[in-house]
Amino acid sequence: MGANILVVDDEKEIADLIEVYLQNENYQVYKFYSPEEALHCIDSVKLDLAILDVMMPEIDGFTVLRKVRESLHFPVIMLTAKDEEIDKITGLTLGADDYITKPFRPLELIARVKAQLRRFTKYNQSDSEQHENILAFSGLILDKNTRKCLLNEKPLSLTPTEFSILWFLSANRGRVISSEELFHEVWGEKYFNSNNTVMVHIRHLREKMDDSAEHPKYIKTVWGVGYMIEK
Amino acid sequence: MGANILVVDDEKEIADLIEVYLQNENYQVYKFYSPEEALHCIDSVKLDLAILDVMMPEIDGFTVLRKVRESLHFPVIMLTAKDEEIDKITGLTLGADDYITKPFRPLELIARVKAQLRRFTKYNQSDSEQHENILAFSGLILDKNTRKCLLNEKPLSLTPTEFSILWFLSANRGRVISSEELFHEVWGEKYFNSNNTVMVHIRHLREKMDDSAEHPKYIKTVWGVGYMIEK
DNA sequence: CTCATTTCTTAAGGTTTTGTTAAGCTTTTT
DNA sequence: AAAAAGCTTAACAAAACCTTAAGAAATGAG
Repeated sequence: MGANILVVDDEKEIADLIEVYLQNENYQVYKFYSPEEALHCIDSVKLDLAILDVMMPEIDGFTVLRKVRESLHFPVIMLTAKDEEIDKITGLTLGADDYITKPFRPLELIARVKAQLRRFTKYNQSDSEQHENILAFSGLILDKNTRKCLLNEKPLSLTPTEFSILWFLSANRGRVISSEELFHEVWGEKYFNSNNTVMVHIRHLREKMDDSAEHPKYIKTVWGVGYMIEK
Repeated sequence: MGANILVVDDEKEIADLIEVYLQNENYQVYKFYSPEEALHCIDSVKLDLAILDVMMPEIDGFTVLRKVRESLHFPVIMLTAKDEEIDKITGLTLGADDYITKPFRPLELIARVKAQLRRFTKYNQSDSEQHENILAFSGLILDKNTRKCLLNEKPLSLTPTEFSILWFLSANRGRVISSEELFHEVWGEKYFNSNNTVMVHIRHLREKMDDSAEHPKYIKTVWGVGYMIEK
């Protein structure tokens, strides 16, 4: 089952955001808005990884890190503001296994989390975990490990962005995904309405998949809402 | 109760000689005069040890060794002619647990066999652990203990960094590894995007492995994601 | 310790691949 | 019919990657 992950950040929106993304990956999240609360949790739950914000009032993430290091040993990822001075960052993140500067792309954080867990457990991905990286339906096979795509036994050569889009639509098929959500997922940035980038990528995908907007076999347009792959 | 031992040598007299001595010690001997036949045996019998001649027509003992290392983990003793060049020997015997030069005294071979079996059964755990330090696939053999590398029976002289990179890619083959993850793994530091050092090492590796970016036999570039060795 | 050798990193220039923009077009909705 | 949303296309911009070489750093021998 999913690993236990501690998340501590006084910026509630960020902590919540991280929680959502981690839960989406089936991790068990222990979220706290203050280090004090977090310190209790460390003792009572068997954690597998921690994500800590560096700067927090009173006790900072660094204190939590130290506490963690005094007793238990599991990977720690630190979050730092982008405008911190470089040497300060290197100091603060000393002893952490990795760090990410805010603002960050949620998917990047997830990738780092997985990398750390992989490194820590040292063993290869379990079968169930490996299978989470493979989607197959309606003649389409997507492999997140190799980032390969097969359509009716024939390989489709997708660009990184195309793969990300198709993966997300596939993983959420049966649900309409707005361009905005898609953009947010793949690019991790704010969506600008003047931007028809998503549309162009969808177009390219359809072309490669021998799909069409008029009679979609895979990616269906839902007017005024977004795109969907039927379940 | 005797262990199952595979013997492969195209010099029949020698194979027969070995067989006699081993049977005299109550070992169950599976003797073959050609590697082809032997390859079948490997799959169908649970072997405890193998004695392989290095030089054999068509498929050589090395191919058998590779096959063995790809799947099962048990001690392998290689036989080499005395007049082989020294560096060739060290290269050829890489990945083997022991080697003996011909001509040899039968009792010495028996002694070695016993030593290997003792080591393997007595320190089963540590031994299988030791074999976790050997990777073999597609003509490539990597030994983390000696940090030596063999490509199609020929030794590759890799620098420490190169070996680390190749090892990590090999240990995770079938999965795309980003430059970032690679850097983190090998250097253990934060990755800076302005840094193309990973790329240069990949380039050197490819050159030594007679591999190319355009038509990769081993290290494949996955655009926008990273590098991968196919499984 | 010094010198020679090996190994690593950096930087620059070039190539290929991928992403974005914008404009004109079509379909759907009001 | 007009407006809004979506489609298509192609040119341009940007990102990612490759190659090479030279200097820096580390290593090892004497």
